[in-house]
Amino acid sequence: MDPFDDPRLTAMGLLAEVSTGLAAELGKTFSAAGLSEVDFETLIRLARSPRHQLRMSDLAGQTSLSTSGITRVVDRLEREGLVRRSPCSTDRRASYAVLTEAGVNRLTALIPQHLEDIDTWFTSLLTPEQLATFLETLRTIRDVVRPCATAGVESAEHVATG
Amino acid sequence: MDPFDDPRLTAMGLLAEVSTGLAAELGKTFSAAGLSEVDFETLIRLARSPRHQLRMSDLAGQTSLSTSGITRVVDRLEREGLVRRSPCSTDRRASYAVLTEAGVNRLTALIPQHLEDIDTWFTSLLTPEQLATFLETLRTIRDVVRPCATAGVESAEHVATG
DNA sequence: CGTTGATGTTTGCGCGAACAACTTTCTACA
DNA sequence: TGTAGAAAGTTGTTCGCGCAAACATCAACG
Repeated sequence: MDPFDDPRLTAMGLLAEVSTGLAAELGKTFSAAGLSEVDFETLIRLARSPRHQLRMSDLAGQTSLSTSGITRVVDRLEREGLVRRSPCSTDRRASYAVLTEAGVNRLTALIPQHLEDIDTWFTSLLTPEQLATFLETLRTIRDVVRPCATAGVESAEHVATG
Repeated sequence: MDPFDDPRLTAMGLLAEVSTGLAAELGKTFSAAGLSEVDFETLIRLARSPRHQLRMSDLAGQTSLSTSGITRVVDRLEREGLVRRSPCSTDRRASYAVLTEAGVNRLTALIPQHLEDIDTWFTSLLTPEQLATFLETLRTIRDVVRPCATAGVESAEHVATG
């Protein structure tokens, strides 16, 4: 009679609520450090990449932002001195975004509080077994909805495949 | 040495990737039906509420949108005839957003594909036990990060508490 | 009954992101 | 080698959203 209370809708709504609610809590620490969520996402992706650098389009692939969005984010971060652009030696169309010393420092200052936030609002709520199971499930879904989430990671080591 | 590969960062990143990746897939069906994700979220919240209606501010509370955002979403949906505003008889400041017949129809037409999408990208990837465990974990987190997610649900039945 | 503060909703403004068009450079193929 | 098409990145435009202010109404208190 009422098709609007299907358990699949509830499940999906729950996932969305958790994700946005968690992001809202964690975002407080970002803005206290003068960063938006997108800024942090960009910086941390760079920090976790080899040589602290990533091509603009790979950055776009990893962060669900469009390439024009990445252009502007990197513009902002470059203006603040947290990132710099570096030309790619083998492809003159491409640029790398590279984390600067200041960018590393900003992240380093931010991360302890961020990790504490993750504990408070997420990991400490679960037993280690619960957490492990949860992450395993997330990986299962991730591998299907995000087959290319590692763009630029392995290809950075096989330059010819770019 | 490198504090940027903490497992908590990975865990949080995984959750964010799954949520945004899933939203991106499901969003294709929404836009095929001429709706944005926010539109759908708004309509489905109304559909799942008693009498298919909700006060503007309760709608804002349920959807991580600001009240001004809700004003504009309802403006758009009202222009399309999917929702109408209805004054509250007991408080002349308040308005209800009410799903119209056309709104119900639009949702009803959309939902079969949406449910299939959720199956394809989410629930069918897991065993029933995995899914149940996953949802249980999500609820645990939700109860902490979103203590007021049910705004307007129970209060709609005790009008005096509004 | 009038005043003060709180609450619900809407509007002015500015920012941030997507889309599409454009420039430059690369790759493939003849 | 020269040309066609693809790919990387940037820019113009538009639109959605949050913030703060404004407006209307309510509740409490004298």
